[in-house]
Amino acid sequence: MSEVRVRFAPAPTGFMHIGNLHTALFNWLFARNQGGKFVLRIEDTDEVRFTPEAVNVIYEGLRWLGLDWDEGPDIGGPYGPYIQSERLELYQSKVQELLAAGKAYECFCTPQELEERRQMMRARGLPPRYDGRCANLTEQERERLRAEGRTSCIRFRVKQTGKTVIKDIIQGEVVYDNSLIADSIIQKTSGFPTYHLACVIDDAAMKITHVIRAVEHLPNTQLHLQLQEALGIEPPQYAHLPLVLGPDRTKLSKRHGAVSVVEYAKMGYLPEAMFNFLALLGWAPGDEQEILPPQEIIKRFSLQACSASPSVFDMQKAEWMNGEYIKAMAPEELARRVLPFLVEAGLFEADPSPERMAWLVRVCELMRERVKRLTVFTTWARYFFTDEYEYEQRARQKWLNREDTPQKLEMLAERLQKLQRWDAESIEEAVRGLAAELGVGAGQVIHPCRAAVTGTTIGPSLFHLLELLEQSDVVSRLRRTAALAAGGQLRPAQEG
RNA sequence: GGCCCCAUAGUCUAGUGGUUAGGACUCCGCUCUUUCAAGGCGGCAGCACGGGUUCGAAUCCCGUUGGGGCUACCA
Repeated sequence: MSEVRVRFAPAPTGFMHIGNLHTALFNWLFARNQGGKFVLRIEDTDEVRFTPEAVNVIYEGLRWLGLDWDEGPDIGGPYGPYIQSERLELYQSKVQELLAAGKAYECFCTPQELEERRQMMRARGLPPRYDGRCANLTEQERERLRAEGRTSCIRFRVKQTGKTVIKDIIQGEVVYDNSLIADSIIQKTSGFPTYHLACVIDDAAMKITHVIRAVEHLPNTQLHLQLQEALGIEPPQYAHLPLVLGPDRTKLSKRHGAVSVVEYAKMGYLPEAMFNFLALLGWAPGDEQEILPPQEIIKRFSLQACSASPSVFDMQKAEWMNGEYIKAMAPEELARRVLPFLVEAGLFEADPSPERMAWLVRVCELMRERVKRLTVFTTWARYFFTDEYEYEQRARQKWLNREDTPQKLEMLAERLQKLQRWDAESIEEAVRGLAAELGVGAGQVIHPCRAAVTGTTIGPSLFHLLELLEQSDVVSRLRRTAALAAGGQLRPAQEG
């Protein structure tokens, strides 16, 4: 049994969404499960769309998720180059073979003409297929067209009789009627191959054993199988993955608002959570476990267990899973992940001292069980890092707008200022002491205090939170808030 | 329009002829707590529809409906 070789073959469009990454992940999982090779190939045969930075977008996306490739443009390999625009001679030589064998022919129709004819066929209720106009031109006719200054592309002469059967690991047996396809362009006027040709040639040249790609390519497989036959290529095994759909249940795409992979990183998603989440889209481990380490996923993965039905990417569940990973993460590690977000927001120094880092670890330890995304540290929990925070509506409504609040805050400030020891225990004692003295429940002091010092009504244990802030800072926040409240500046904003 | 794929709650899924149809997210209660967007407990909600096959169908077959994909000198 030969070694399993799969490939991820994206077009460098400068955009990589969850669906693309999902396909890459499943290829990678299969390769790792089988102890095979995962090849990265760049399909830049669309010169019009190509952008050089786009290849980096692909690298970044794969690396972010933790998918390493065994062969690729940057690291080479035995079957390179791995960028299609650098393999033009190969494709062209194969086209020559097909031409010589009469399996392909020159087509002189212009894109405009083709479009017009398609329109006409559509108008007449006919399927808009190529009509074969140039299929049987004589050499004289071709000469005449060239003399007119016409340029040509190359079409593959498709077999229009019989049926093509695709044996797909995921989709099962799919049968297409050959009479339904028309001669397809395999080489553009520019000399570039089309996707179909390049893909078929490269998969063979790179010894790809399993083509795992999105189901949108399933109909193309009919052509690919014919191309392989004409080229004398043994077809690989096919596995067409169901599409990952957007919330509107249509194919993810840039224009309908699909989010690029890097955006998820910016939104505070952990790659390991996304890895786990994406693996569970169209594949299930079989038992009821959902949080699985990568090794476990690799071990259990199989194409046979992949579903053929499409799935909707559910952000809420992704967020939940992200939270699970954050909760399970060591505080030190969490601190390392959070740091770039804080630096970016100007809330922390880029090169913190060990003491500062240790402090950040404590913040993470306190926060991690209620954090779903890393960005909360720069939003809900920014009070740890700066005095500049907003007083939220709820905090104003419930506590800051009350008559007795300024006085309470002042009293608390005074007590806290006098504390000899600044730790959670002492703080708690002072807070509860004040409540007892005022003859109110502890909550009547705790809540206004939280509202004043953090601007919110929610968060971790107040005493442990205060402990992590500077004593003088807490005191000044209390006084500042007391003054603002007394001045009537913390009234709730008007609704609507 | 034609061809193909898909169909278990709002979402992700388990299930391969006999189950009280299981789990997860969301949502809703209750509970703990100084708060919840944290924890614990509980609940709502599903086999798209119609025909077959069978002693028996979520499961097999056909049709309908719905959704999606392809139908490019894009991939």
